[in-house]
Amino acid sequence: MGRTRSALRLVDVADRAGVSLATASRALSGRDGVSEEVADRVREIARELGYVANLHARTLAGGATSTVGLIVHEIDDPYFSEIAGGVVRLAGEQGLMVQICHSGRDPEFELHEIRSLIAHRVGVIIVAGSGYTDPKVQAAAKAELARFQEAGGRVAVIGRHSVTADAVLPDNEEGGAAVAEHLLSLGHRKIVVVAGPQRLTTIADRLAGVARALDAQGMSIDAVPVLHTDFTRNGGAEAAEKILDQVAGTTAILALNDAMAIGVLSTLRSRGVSVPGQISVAGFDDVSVAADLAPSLTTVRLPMAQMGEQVLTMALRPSSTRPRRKSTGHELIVRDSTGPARTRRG
Amino acid sequence: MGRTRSALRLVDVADRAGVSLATASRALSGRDGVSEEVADRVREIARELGYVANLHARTLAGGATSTVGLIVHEIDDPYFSEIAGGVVRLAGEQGLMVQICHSGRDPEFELHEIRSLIAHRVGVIIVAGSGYTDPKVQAAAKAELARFQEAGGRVAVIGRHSVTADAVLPDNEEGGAAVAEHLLSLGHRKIVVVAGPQRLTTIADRLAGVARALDAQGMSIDAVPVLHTDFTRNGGAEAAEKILDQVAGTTAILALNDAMAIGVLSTLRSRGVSVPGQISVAGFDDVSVAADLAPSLTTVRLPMAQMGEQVLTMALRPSSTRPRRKSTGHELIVRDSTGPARTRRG
DNA sequence: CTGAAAGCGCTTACAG
DNA sequence: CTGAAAGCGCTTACAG
Repeated sequence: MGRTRSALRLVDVADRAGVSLATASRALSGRDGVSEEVADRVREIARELGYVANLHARTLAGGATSTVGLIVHEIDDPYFSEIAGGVVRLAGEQGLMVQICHSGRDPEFELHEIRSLIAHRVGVIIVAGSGYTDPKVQAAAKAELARFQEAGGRVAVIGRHSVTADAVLPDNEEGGAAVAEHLLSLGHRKIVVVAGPQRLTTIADRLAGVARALDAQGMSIDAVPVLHTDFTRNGGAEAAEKILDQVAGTTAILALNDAMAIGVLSTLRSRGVSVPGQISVAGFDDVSVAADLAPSLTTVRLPMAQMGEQVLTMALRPSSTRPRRKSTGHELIVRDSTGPARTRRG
Repeated sequence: MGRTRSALRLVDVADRAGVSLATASRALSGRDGVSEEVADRVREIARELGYVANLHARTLAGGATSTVGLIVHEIDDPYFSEIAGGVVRLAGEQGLMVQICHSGRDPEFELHEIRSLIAHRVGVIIVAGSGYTDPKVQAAAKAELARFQEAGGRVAVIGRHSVTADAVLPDNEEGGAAVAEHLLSLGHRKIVVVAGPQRLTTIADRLAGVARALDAQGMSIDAVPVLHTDFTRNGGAEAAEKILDQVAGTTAILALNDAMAIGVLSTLRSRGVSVPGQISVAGFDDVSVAADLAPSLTTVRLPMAQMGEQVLTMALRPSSTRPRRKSTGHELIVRDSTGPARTRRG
């Protein structure tokens, strides 16, 4: 992109007001050490002229940064767009800008985006996407973020990441246990779990919760088929095809996010399987459309928009000696997509 | 936010490599005028040290800006998150960052966000939200954007806006006509239109298309109830309540976006009205979940992600004497939510 | 091919 | 309370 030709500068405003650069600067940044009268005149003139400060110059000169970097796996995934909504809304209220980048669930690319945000000298970096179970995968990113923090940058993450930073922790394990218990309590024993990539901590934690609930029933997760596909609508749709073709007797499908559950429902519908009559389906997240599906989706609610606000709020507070952690809580939302397990015969 | 303490600077790299600042700068920006050998050494050292250039300094010194501003009404609305997905993805490939802000469908706030983007010296501003039918409402924003363009900034918009700029034009009128014709061809004559705020050009254009289709049937839009509520799921749900309570004999509801259609479907379901048995429902946009609703939603497809890529592509090309305009095309997607009008008796 | 120097537009000690 | 000056970290003519 080309460069923008010189717009109005602060000197122009200062000249017009008949004051020095320094005074004009103080007046506009609301710093004291200027008489109210002069400050008002400068501000008035700045407004008249339509002056807007060059934030690059301001930041370079030592002013505070006013932009926050937000890394999501994919902004067009409702889980992330709802989180981003919370972040952007709060940022707007605080006069901050937010730079969004995709990691595309690729650690390499995520590292690249982190570097890019650092180059842009954002004051805050928020990592909203899931962490990875293998610390090695994120070692470089972790080092980069740690260095950023040492230099005074603030980092806050959503989920379990290897980097030491303030964190909003979705109730993944508890939620996984809750929804699994729900299915078990309905009498389901032939449950298939439709999961995203094994390397994500989000998946690992939700699965751990499911395992715990099964344990409590004297069942083992090892006896339950877990299909790992894309953590998306299409991943869910594919998994459901596989289940219908290969896993006889399934009475319930537990998808580890709503996107996958939507794909599952779609496949079941097109294959003529009634939900929950023949197979119950549950999801995770409670994206806003979950309530409007037919049948409406039983799921675990995570307060995404609020999580976005919380993670930014944390990042905006000065860093503490020990990183802050905040659990989101969760709520099992029982809707129409789950029902009693059908009995084998009769 | 506080400031970030000094990270590695270009001089550090230059010193380490035993070259001048100028040479180091040339080497890293890939400009020629440096021997390959020296350039390689500098790059190698920069990599080793983990150097990342300060983009504020770079931009201030006259380098090109590498960030694009994107204004959406609301990022957690699937229409916008899909557009944003296209923009962010392409930007990532091009090594650009994107700053997202909400306008919240408030022209005042939109103006504020535009000013903010300009202060950040973005090279490009993309306005993805609908324009306003009353030019006065956006006069200030228009002036601000025009000034930005005169100063060398690039502007591209989605939809009909009063500012003179490159534009991606959604096929709103044609799409409105197509979906209305579809309902008419199914025999519907008692159609109610569920629309968003009248002041948006998106609404005006879609309505104009509907009016044209009605005209062709010798019907007038004036004889068709048009309910203006929020352009959201809840707006649609409320409108549907009103229709069921107050507009007897309705056989089809045409919602002017999918979010509203989802709200309409939800209300009809909870009120026990069968779709399309008793009432047909159609939407507009084809957000990704539209195909997965039950009944799946008849709608007009707009290629949102592609629109995002196109609008950024336009913005990245040098400005032309006459603004470029590109129609999106549209496609009527007939699914299960629309069917023949029920006959009055028997 | 390489370097010394000016300049981008601000902010902030330092004097007064 | 106000101003002159240095400096933030780069890029880019201008010399050599």
